[in-house]
This record gives sequence, structure tokens and C-alpha cells, in this order.
Amino acid sequence: MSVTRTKIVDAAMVIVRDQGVSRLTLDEAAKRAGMSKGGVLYHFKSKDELVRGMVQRMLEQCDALLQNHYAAEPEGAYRWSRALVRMAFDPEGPPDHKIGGALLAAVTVNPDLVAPIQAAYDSWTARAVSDSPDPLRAKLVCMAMDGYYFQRLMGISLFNERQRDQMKEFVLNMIDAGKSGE
Amino acid sequence: MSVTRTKIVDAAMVIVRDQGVSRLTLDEAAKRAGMSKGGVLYHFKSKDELVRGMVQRMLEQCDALLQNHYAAEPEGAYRWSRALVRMAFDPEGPPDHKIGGALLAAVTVNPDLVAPIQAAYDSWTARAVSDSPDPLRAKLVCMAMDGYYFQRLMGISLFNERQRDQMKEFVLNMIDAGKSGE
DNA sequence: TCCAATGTACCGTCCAGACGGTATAGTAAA
DNA sequence: TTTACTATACCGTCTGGACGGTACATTGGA
Repeated sequence: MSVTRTKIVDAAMVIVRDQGVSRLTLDEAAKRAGMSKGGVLYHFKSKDELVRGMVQRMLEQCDALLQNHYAAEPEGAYRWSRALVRMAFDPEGPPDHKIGGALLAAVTVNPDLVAPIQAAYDSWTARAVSDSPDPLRAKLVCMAMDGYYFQRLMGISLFNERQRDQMKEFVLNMIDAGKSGE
Repeated sequence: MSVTRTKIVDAAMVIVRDQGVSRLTLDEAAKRAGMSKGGVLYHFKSKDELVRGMVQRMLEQCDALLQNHYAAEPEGAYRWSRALVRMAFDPEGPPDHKIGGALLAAVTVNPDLVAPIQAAYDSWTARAVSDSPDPLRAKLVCMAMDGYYFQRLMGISLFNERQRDQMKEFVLNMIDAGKSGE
């Protein structure tokens, strides 16, 4: 991915976050990226392609975060689940980072573009379940993290930093409680 | 709310569910409702108004469901939390009913229209927390329910009926586990 | 009882602007 | 000269919305 492409995708992300999905147009993205629409269309043949780029960018970042957090977690049960929670509460994760807008953009521009996200999501869930003695507990954790993402994306009921950290600890504790058979 | 208005809102909900938010136009809503765009604009002065109608409709239905489920739950701790879970898994609730599209419509058409949803959501959360010995547990439940809604709305990782019921039971059990102060 | 006035519900047409996308010319570096 | 990239001009389509008109029901006074 060239520097310019990255810059354009960044601009698109910022637009979604700051102005809402409805304002995501090729013109606006170009303006934000400091270039003309022609320039944008040189790098992305269509708006769909641009959104695809956003999605790809988001998934790459998520995967990287997940990998990092997984590596940092101690071995044992629920390791993936814990990594997932860390990613969800990471400032660089989808809920709190501009990359989160990619999903919203995909859904509104063309629902087909959600497919890669679904695939990634399924694999994350599968991983979380794979090393969990209690699959339902792992799934619940996934759902809760989605809920957190959802709230941020839709702008409903925002935690402050303190509540955020409390919730993170609570979820991690809940996971640990599942280790020794509830 | 007149019969015709209801019909139009219904049509809009169906469009969002079946064709995606991007297909929600006044023309399309009119066609689905069996009338002309002029007719739609007679009942809703603008597209924003229409979406406002969708949001109102959704909130009314949610409140009614919540009320019913609350009434049916036994007294005691976590009564509101349990009612909330029942609503989330109710076929008439936002995740599994066409009314769920209202939030998506609001976010994409005009983020300001989400305000009423945020207000309602906050009050639900507050209620759930109010009768919960462990507020964080209640909040986690809310988040998980949001996650379920989110998954359905975005079309990622769908439960089948069996998994759905399993998860419902699991969450309800988790709530009960919190009663005797873990 | 007749009829004019008023209000309600809805239709069909039209328009300005926005948007995605194309075509093409230009520029600067390698 | 080619390649990578940018800018401008333009087109067709879609969409929200304005508007004038129509059919019908209601009302209220002569």
C-alpha cells in the first residue's frame, strides 16, 4: 500500500468518524487527503474499492493487535479470549480508533463489502472458542466486546475512561473465573 | 399515528432490512407503501422526519416489550437486567425484528437523529444497574445484548436458533450467579 | 336542501444539486 | 520517454424536495 493510498484511506476514516458516513464522498475524501477527486480515483477505481481499502486496513490493524496481545498473554485457557478483550479496549482497536468507521462505511455503501469482516470475525470467535473450556463464556465475551464497539460506533452511552478500565478488568476477571470451572 | 404513517414507516423498515440502508429513499419507501413520493412527503415533511418516525416506532416497541418482560419476571435483584435480556432475544425485539433498522437509518441519514435512542438506551442501562447488586455485571449484560443486536444489524456471525437459546440461558444463568454475590 | 368554503389525503411533474464515474490534459521525476 | 501521479472539465443519474392540482369528505350558512 503506497503512502498516498494510505493517506486517502485515512482521510476516509476521519470523515466517517467526524462527519458521519453520509458525508463520505469521493470529493470529500479527496479534499481531506489534499488532492483532487481524479487523484483518488487513480488510486481507487471506484468508491467500493475505497471502502474495500478501509476494510482491509481495519482488519490488518486488528490482526496485528490481536497477535501482539496474544503474544503478551500467559499461556493457558482463554488466552485468545483475553487477547480479544485487550484488543477491544486498545486505543488502537476498532472501538476507539478511526479505523472503526470502516464497518459502518461498508454496511452503508455496499453490504457485500462486509464479507471480509464477517470472515475475520468468525475466525476470531473460533479462536476464542478454541482455547476456552467454556465456549459459551467465550462467545459471551465476544458479544460484549462487540457491544462496546457498537456503542462507540453509534454514539450511544459512552463510558468515560474510568468506567472503561473498570469494565475491562471486570471482563478479564470473569474470564479467569471460568478457568477453575465457575 | 395514522394507519398510513404506520404503513410508510413499516415500508422503510423493510427496505433497510431487505435492501440495505443505502436503498432507503423516499421513492422506494413510497413504492413499498403503495403510494407516490408526494404522498410520503405529505405525511413526513422530510426524510429526516421519516427516520424520526422509524426511531420513535422502534423505541415505543422496545419500551412495551421491556415493560411486559419486566412484569413477567419475579421480583428481586437483577429484575431489570433479566427483562432486558428477554427483550433482546424476543423475536419482536430490535435484533430480530425489522424495527432494528431504525438505528442504522438514523446513523446514516443524520447522526443527530440517534439522540432519542441514546436517551432511551441510557435510561434502560440505568434501570438495569438500579436493581443490580453488581452494577458492572449489569453493564456487561447490556453490552452483550448490544453485541447481539450489532451482529444482526451488520450481518456478521449469526447464531442459529439453538445457539441463540443456549446463549440466552447462559446469560440468564450468569445473572443469577451474581445474586449470591460471587 | 343546496351550495360554497374548507380541510385532508394524495398524485404527477419538475428542478437543483450532489454524486459516482469518465476522459483527457498536464507535470515531475527516473 | 516512460511512469506515476494530479487536476480539470464534464456527463448521466439519482435524490430530496417543492409545487400545483385533484378527488373526496365535512361543514356551515342561506
